[in-house]
Amino acid sequence: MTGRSGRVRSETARVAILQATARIFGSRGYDHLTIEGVAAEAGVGKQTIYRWWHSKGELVADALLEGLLLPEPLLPPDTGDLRADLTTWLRDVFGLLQRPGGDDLVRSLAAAAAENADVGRRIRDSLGATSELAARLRTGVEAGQLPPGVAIEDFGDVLVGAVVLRALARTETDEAAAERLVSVVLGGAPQR
Amino acid sequence: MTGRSGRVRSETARVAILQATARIFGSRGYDHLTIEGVAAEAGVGKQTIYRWWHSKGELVADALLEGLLLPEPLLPPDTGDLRADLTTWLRDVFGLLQRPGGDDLVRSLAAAAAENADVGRRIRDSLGATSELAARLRTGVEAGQLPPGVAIEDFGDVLVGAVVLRALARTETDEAAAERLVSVVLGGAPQR
Amino acid sequence: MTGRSGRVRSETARVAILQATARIFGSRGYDHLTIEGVAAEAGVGKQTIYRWWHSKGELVADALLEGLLLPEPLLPPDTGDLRADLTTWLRDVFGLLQRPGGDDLVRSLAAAAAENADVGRRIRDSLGATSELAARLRTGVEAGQLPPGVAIEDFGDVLVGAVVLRALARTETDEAAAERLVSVVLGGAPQR
Amino acid sequence: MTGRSGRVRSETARVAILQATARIFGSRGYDHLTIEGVAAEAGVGKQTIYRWWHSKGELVADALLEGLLLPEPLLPPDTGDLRADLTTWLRDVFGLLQRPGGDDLVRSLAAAAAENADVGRRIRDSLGATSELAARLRTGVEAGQLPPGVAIEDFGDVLVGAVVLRALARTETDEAAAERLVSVVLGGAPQR
DNA sequence: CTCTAATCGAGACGGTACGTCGTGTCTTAGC
DNA sequence: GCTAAGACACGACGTACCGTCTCGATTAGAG
Repeated sequence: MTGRSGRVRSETARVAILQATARIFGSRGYDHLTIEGVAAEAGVGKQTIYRWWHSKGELVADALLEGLLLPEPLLPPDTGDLRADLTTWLRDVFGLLQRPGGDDLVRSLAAAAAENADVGRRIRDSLGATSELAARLRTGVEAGQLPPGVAIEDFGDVLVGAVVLRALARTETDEAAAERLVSVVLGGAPQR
Repeated sequence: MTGRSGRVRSETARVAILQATARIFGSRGYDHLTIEGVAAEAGVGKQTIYRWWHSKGELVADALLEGLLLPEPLLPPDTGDLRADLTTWLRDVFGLLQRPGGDDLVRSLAAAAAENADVGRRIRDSLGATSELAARLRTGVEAGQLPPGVAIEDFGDVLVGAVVLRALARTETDEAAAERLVSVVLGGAPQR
Repeated sequence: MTGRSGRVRSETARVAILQATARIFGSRGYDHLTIEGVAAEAGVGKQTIYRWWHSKGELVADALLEGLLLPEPLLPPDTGDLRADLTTWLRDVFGLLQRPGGDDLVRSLAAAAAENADVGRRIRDSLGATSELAARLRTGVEAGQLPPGVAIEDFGDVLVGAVVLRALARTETDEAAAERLVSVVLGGAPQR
Repeated sequence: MTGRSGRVRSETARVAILQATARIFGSRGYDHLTIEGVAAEAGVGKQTIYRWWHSKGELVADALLEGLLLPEPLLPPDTGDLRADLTTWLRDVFGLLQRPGGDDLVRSLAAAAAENADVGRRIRDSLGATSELAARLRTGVEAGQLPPGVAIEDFGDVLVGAVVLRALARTETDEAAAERLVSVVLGGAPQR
């Protein structure tokens, strides 16, 4: 079959590159992330990066896929009260954004997604049907808190989209905002 | 009194710069937009740009403000049936995205917003309380199609955020998706 | 006793490498000659080159030694008239230089010699005491056309040096120049 | 006439670049001379070099033209004895070659000349009809020590060519060699 | 007839330098 | 005082080669 030969790809280098990417992405943001910087930080030749990734977008997408960019996903609680649980989740998300660099992270991801289709798709994947949020929504449907035909993916999109938009637009993200957003999707007026 | 004197700012140059910005932004996207490119395209010295704008973000923000970047805003119809009207509006928006370069435009705006706070805020402004969508929602409240306490701004955010997220994630945007999204915010199952 | 064993050096590879070297040297010159290029052209791994040669200078020196770089050496005639014979020889040499790539070849050799001592020495060897020119000069001494104590090697150096210098300086090399050069070393004025 | 405008070329930068070139050329030789190195040494952007010179060859040619590369030209004495004077001159030249880096300098110039036509021509110019050597030869013709029709330029070429060839070939350059070379061009046997 | 060790092709690796592009600042001359 | 033009120091780009280092796969003696 194929005449495979030659030295094998170095796992050490691969990992060093992705970690360096994550480190720089986290500290300086997507648009101060440079291939040269990653190479230097990882102690690697530039060509070793270009051999395996075609752009810094792909690099970020891969780091994202390895879970090096995002903090642990937030678990929405399941108290039986869907409205309360979603509000709690959203409040936690907003809490992340308010931590120093939290909104920068989201904006950097948006910039990366804008430039690179892979990043976009992978962000979506990690938020989509397989996410913690979607799981909670599904139990909501089973418990009759949501109508049976509801589109769970779109439900999630709507919440996450609102979060992203607020990060891009630098809208304030306080607790009341969390409640208002939940009210928009669950109907009714905000509690407070 | 004050030593006011000297040549006055050239309106010709200002307009040429913003139009060049819009032209390049539209055809090559935000990250191929360069100050040098704009200067050349506008037949202007670079310094003339730097004197009045501090970054390409501001440039884009200004072009946006002048309405040079976006097509005419979409008017949601007012047939009395809010669900149908919102679905129509969303379908029209998706139509824009499906035109060649339509989703690139949204992604470019996201990239610009990620990099520059002004762009973010201005995008939000043009979509916010003063937008056509907000107006239609307000008539919905008056007509009793929406509960009186609903947060109109957040309602809009949620829809627009979903659109932006779909553009970033390259999610398909067909008619059924429009209906599903409307159902998420208005409750109930999609019609079809 | 000694652990002699293992695969023996491949003559095929050796020859392919030297021929590839000669081919590239001839067509692209010394400074576009790269080890990677030679390896590719010869269908050989780079390591196989580095195992047997330490630099591209040595490579060229070896190709030179195998006679792969230079055309057949020019024979000075022996008509009994030394001045005429030397002029003929020099005219032939100039003829080589005027062929397309002829002066490039000499300049490439100079560049190689400048960088690598071996090349320099080998060029000298092939032009020195063992050369055709030296042989003709020796018969000139025997025939009394040159004084008995004359330094034959230096005599050759002087002529070859003038040729190299003209190639480096891009001086024109016409027939009259050949006669003038011969006059310089043999004394008297040029014939024409 | 032409609409000249824009900032004027910086003489400071020009001089710094040529001096850095000379410094590096002298200490590390032509093939360790890099544009990046010159830029760094001169405290200048690379583009400033590329704007005015097309290759490192041109750079060296210019530095040569400014007299930054070569030591003061050697004056042949004029004692009335042409043979003695030429021998003295050649001995001095060989003395330069024997100083540390002296032959490297000549070889570097040869390499530069091989790569760049300008360098070649300028070396020739500075050694040619206008040189000190040519002047001494001319007085030799006037004094009847050389035949009237002798080609002075070629006479010089022959001597200089021999020197260059010896540098390239790493031939030893002792005093006896100087005498032998002079004998070749002046006829007769070396004195000693 | 196996074992062993040097060679082969291939090709990834950490580097250096290339020549280009864009940044933001500065210096001209012209209006 | 603003403008078009354009040079400047700087930083990053993506590419080409360098010389070194694995990798299987051959391929000869030595046992």
